[in-house]
Amino acid sequence: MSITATEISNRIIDAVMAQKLAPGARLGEQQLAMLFDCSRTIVREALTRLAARGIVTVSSRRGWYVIEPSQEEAREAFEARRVIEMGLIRCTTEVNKPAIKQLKNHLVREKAAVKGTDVGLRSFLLGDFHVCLAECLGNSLLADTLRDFTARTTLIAMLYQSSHDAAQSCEEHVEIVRALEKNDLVLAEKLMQMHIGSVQATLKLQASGGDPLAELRSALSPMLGNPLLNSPNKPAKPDAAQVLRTSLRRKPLKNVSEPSTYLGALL
Amino acid sequence: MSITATEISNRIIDAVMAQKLAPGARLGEQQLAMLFDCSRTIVREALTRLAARGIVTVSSRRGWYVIEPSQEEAREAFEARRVIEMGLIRCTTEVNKPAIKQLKNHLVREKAAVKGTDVGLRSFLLGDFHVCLAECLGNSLLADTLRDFTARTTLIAMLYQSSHDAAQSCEEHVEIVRALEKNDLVLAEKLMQMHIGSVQATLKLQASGGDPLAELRSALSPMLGNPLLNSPNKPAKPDAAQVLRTSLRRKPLKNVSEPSTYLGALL
DNA sequence: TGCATCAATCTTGTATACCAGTGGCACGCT
DNA sequence: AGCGTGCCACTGGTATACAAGATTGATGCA
Repeated sequence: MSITATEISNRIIDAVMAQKLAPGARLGEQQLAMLFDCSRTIVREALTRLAARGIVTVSSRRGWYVIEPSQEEAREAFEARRVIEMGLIRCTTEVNKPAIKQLKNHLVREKAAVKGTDVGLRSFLLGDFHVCLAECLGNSLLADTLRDFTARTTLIAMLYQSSHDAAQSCEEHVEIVRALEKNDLVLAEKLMQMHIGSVQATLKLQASGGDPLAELRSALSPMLGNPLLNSPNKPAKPDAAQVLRTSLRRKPLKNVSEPSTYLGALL
Repeated sequence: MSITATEISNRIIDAVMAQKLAPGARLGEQQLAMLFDCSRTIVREALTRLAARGIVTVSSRRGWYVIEPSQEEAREAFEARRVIEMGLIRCTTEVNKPAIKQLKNHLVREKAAVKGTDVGLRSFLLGDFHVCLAECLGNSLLADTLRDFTARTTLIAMLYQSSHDAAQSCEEHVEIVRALEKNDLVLAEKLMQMHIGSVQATLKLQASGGDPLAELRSALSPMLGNPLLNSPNKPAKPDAAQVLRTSLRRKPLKNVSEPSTYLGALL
């Protein structure tokens, strides 16, 4: 039995949630086909599906890329998550025992990941908590939607260099589950709002006041040297995500025997 | 310029929202390819995208079909809409003038359609109101999501023979917009909840009490004759949607010159 | 008559061949 | 050296050929 398009798209989504695929990462049909040892047809189907879910885009005859959400799209994504997750809690009357158990089970894994060294797993679980919550509240349709939106906000966090701390996030999850267990839904909703808000708040968004070059200007300002021209919120040095992104974006060298190396994130 | 996969999927979504494609309707690749005068590749891409959006499913080597949501899926879809639409209103602080104007503009078209004879257009506009609302409240991401969910509930309404009245629905929309215009968001949210609830309430769901044959039993009970075996909520006669569905499901005759006739709903 | 088996046909699944746009690189001109 | 131009390699876009499962209807046997 060969690999299916579903598996490929799941892998890609998971890689995004694990921050192993950064915004703008290139997903060449041929490369993926070689990586998964199948024809371009299958890869294409997977990518098409992901495009419909808003995770990747295709630039005509140039390639498939992981989305790079604009500031406006970032706002909408966070608002969407807030609407859904808060609304879901609000529309809940009570959380049954098995659901609480499953959530707690998830938290155990989360805590372990936060202590551990696998940054990818940590990021994945922190995002998956929200999907898990929707499932536990009995709506798999919203859970699926939330998976896409969470992947989206993960990308946004990478793109806008969120500095939100994993341990803090995990702790907030714990408190939300605690509130749900006590059936204090009002508190749970409030905590969820604060949780999503605190992630959103750490984004380094620049208010481009009518200057269409603002983004470019700050991005291209010199890293060292003349402090007069420096943007006040430039990173002192490229962080891990930045390094990852550039490495993923690098154009493959010609005549290499293993071009799939560049997609190692998917394995 | 030939037709694109996007166009085809939009046509199909629109046809669903216009109740021109019933749940279970067959969407043969070959038929669609002939209808739109393109290759199966394009059709396949469109259907793949729609499958990712949860509007159609593919049964391996049998064909593509418009989804037939289960009762559980119906519940989830309505809950999802309630969560999103109410949450969206709740997260709104004020509705700006152009938005109100656009909503009112929509209502004008809705009223005209309710008075008119084009049942398809009427159904489409009644559903599109909710998409329009999300757009006007400034979240196109949720608007897109809502489009899929609304198409879903339209299918559910067809499948479970909703008897909700178009005129009443339209009137409820008017009141919601009125509340938004007065900036009475609490009222608007309440009205929205009642509106979605009233549509959901008219569904003819049968509580299958552990009997897996319940659905078949009631569906296959004799239409006329022995009243002892009749289901109490069977329709006196097949309604329009029912007729449409069976006609769409009918297997194409062999050697007909125009098989695309069966997909006339898309034109 | 009833049932099992088989063949024809229809439909999707997959791979591949070929087409066409894009971008980069090198060459040659000024 | 700087700049413009044209060629070439690479990438996705599309159509098509062929494979293989599913269904249906026919056929022959008990």
